Amino acid sequence: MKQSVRVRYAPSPTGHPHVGNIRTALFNWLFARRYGGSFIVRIEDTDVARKVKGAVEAILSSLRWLRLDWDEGPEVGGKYGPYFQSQRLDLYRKAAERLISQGDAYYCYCSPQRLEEMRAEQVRRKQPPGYDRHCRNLSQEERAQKEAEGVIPVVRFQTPLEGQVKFTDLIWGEVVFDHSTIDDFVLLKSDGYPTYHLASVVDDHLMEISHVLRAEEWLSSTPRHLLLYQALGFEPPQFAHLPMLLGADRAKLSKRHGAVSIVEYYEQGYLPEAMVNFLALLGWSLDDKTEILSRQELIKNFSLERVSRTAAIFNRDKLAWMNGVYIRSLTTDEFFDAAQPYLMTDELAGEALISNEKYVRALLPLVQERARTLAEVAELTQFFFVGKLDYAPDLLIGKGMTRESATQALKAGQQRLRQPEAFDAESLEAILRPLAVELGLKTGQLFGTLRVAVTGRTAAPPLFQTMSVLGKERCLRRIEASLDRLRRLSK
RNA sequence: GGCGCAUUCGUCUAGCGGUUAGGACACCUCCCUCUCAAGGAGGAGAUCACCGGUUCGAAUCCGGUAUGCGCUACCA
Repeated sequence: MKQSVRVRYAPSPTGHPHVGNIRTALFNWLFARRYGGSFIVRIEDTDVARKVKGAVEAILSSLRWLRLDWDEGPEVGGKYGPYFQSQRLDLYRKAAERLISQGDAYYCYCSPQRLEEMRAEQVRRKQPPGYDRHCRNLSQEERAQKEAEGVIPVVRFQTPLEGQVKFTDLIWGEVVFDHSTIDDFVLLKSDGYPTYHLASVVDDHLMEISHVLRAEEWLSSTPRHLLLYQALGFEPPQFAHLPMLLGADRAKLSKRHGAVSIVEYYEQGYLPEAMVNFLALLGWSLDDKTEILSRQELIKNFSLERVSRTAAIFNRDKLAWMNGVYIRSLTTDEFFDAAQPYLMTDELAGEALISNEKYVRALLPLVQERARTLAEVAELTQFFFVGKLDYAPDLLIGKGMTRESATQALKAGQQRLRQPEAFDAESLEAILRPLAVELGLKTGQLFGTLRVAVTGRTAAPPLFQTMSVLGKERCLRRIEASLDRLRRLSK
């Protein structure tokens, strides 16, 4: 590496950052951390029309959530600032002017309508679309004429007509483009804002970016950028184009694929570490078997050589599985801390959290290995919080049982549970297991009936632990209620 | 239409001239077991897009075809 590593994540604040975007940020961050370089965030707010309020904050908070800390950029500053392109307009304008005076760029007065018609005609005649260089050789008089008419021009790059541009992408290898396939693209828009092409080249140079890691969709634009570097006399950075992220239908990831905004993953209760791990594996791999990698391991092992060239489909199932792995790896305290904000959004769970945190802390471990997301914890634990259970009475009658045997089992259980002082899981098991034998029931039948009586569900955490957490009072009350239900069922 | 790139189980991927083509998710079976999870053991699933070459030998190298994706904006 010729110099120190400086990479940037340069999002455009046009909405919530989606997972593909964040994956790009992650790879940049990993690359910077791996080589002890700097990770820079630069906001590319050059499209006034598409700018969305709150987008910058959404981007930054997503980075914070995933703990992708930046060394320079919004909030933290840095000596290459400002880090908002809208505050650097002068720089781009000067660069554009320099290109014009050098003869590498020119003013174009074509109206949007003319351009549109031109394109329609090109498409109709099945010709490659592109600017027809109408204004490339305007005379002094013609220009003055347009200016007098009050037409505000754009600045276009004067692409060499012949030759080719060649470069080596760190991921794709050598790539070649003929100049003839590149039209005279716009550098400066009529509103005075630069296009991405100009702005990113100027800024990457000024900010001394060493490597540009960006999505593959930019690969075809790279020749234009190289042409600009050359015309401006800047040394270009190294390029590495990351494979795209696709939806299940193999189309470019977009809104209609659902849950593409990284914010939604936070809301659904994915752990940042799981998200980082999963995203890192989209287009990168360590070897033929390692799937679970900590942040430190990711940093230690990340390399561009192991980035793949094929687009990847975002596989939600696998993310959910991985999130479960990370949830299970949490300590009980960590799990409580992580789940708390999600429980607070649930009415009953939230109340319990406030009035009886100890109870919540006791019940949470029972669902920790059953939850795949934090958001589903409230649902999994709901029966711990409700006053009155609601379920179909016939659930109480297990396989091979009758209403009578269920009633008998419930009554006997009620009987026994009144006795003990100790209501811990072990004591409960010591009491209830023999009871099944006495009643001539399989443990599955007795426990199943009790489970429904006490939780209202057929699928729940282990019975004795659950009962122990619920407490004697609540258990007896619920069993009583279940007997009521069975009685009503008979009528 | 032009240019560029890609193509290994449904999905994420390993592989970089010699492998029974490996792993993971999802799916199925069995075990564990009070249910659900988790865990364990298995199974099914890929003629490596296709066609030709090079080679003793090709998923790996070369050419063509097909398909897909990206770019082709005063969007990034």
